[in-house]
Amino acid sequence: MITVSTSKIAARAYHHGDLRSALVEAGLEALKTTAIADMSLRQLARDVGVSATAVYRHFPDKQALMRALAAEGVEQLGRFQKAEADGAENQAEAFAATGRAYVRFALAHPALFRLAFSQNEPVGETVFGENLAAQMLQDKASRATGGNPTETRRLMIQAWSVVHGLAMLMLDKQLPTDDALINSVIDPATLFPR
Amino acid sequence: MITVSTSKIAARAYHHGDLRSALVEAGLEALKTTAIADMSLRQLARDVGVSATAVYRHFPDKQALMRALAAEGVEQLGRFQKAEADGAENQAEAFAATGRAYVRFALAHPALFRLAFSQNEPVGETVFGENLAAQMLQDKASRATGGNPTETRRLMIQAWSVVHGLAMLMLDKQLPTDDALINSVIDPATLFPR
DNA sequence: TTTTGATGTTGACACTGTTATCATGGCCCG
DNA sequence: CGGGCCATGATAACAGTGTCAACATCAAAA
Repeated sequence: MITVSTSKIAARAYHHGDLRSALVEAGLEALKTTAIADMSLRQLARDVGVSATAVYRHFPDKQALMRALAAEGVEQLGRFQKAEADGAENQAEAFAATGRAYVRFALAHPALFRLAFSQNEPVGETVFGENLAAQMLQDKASRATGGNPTETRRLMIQAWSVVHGLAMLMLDKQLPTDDALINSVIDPATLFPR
Repeated sequence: MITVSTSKIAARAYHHGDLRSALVEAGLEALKTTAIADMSLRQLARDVGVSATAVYRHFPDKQALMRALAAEGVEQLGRFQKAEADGAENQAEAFAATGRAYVRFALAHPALFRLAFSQNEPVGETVFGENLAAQMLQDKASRATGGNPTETRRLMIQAWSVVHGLAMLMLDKQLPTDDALINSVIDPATLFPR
């Protein structure tokens, strides 16, 4: 009989080793095919091969588990945005890339994206991540408004709103999920003329 | 004993008269204080004073009832937008008023607003209702782009996205529900300069 | 008056989240 | 090395949900 070596990181014993991570992983997997409202704690436990109530040793309730998944979604979104922005030529193009990445991520991971914003936890920092977009916008706003910080804030919120609204309307089938449409709507030249 | 006269419109007999309307009414009332995920078919039936399964004589399933409520929400949103736009001076101000009404309605009726867009039924016609905003935008777009219909479409989608995104981000507590913020973001002078 | 069809009720089923209670077994301490 | 502690698991149960099948009622058509 093989006794799995317990290096404290990733092991599979009777006590399952690391159930918490397993649940999060299974949750992310489930979110690929399951709507946020149809997510079942018991089903997740079954997927992992564990009793339903075992979940409560790692999360006080279902909402806490969902919050953990949401946090994971926020991180993934941020990473994807950064990666997309890195392959851009100038700063303006990098900003647009960040916005397009936002929408594309939403379309690629609908339930996860929705969940990320359903937990009432501010995620703005991740969205504007690493003051990448922030600096870019501040640049544009400064040139346009003479460095007015209030105007800068307004421009950032407008940009976030456009991108978030577009993503949501596409997810809710109010707009066709057309890649060309994304590119045309998220275009710094037309979005922030001047 | 009083026998309620059955004028075929609005009556209260043993068979309740008009259960369907009563359910919709109760549903709208419930949505004022209940999150969309916590809406219970059985509870609604209880509120109306009827058995749970009686609902199935008027709606094939819960989703159908929710869709009816969503339709009601879309109508209310449209009426509110129209009313707000009617009290505007010029056409540009009317368009901005429509957008502000959109966000304010969302903040005033969070669950109903969310529900309206959760049923995957296109509501764009209502949003742009009576080609009021459409004509206004077409006007602005025509002057800016030389009457290019593609550009007109893009501008409309951008406007809808800003407004929808702002509403959603506020509902999800990603942005403060600040009335001044609404007014500053939804400002034709800054949103569509030129 | 009889019959019929729309509308409502009862009972049941499978499923959910959650709690109280009990079982297991790896690690720390004497 | 042995024993106990306690983090982590399992079982049983409860209230609540959406939904279906079968039965009841009542107004209007035949």
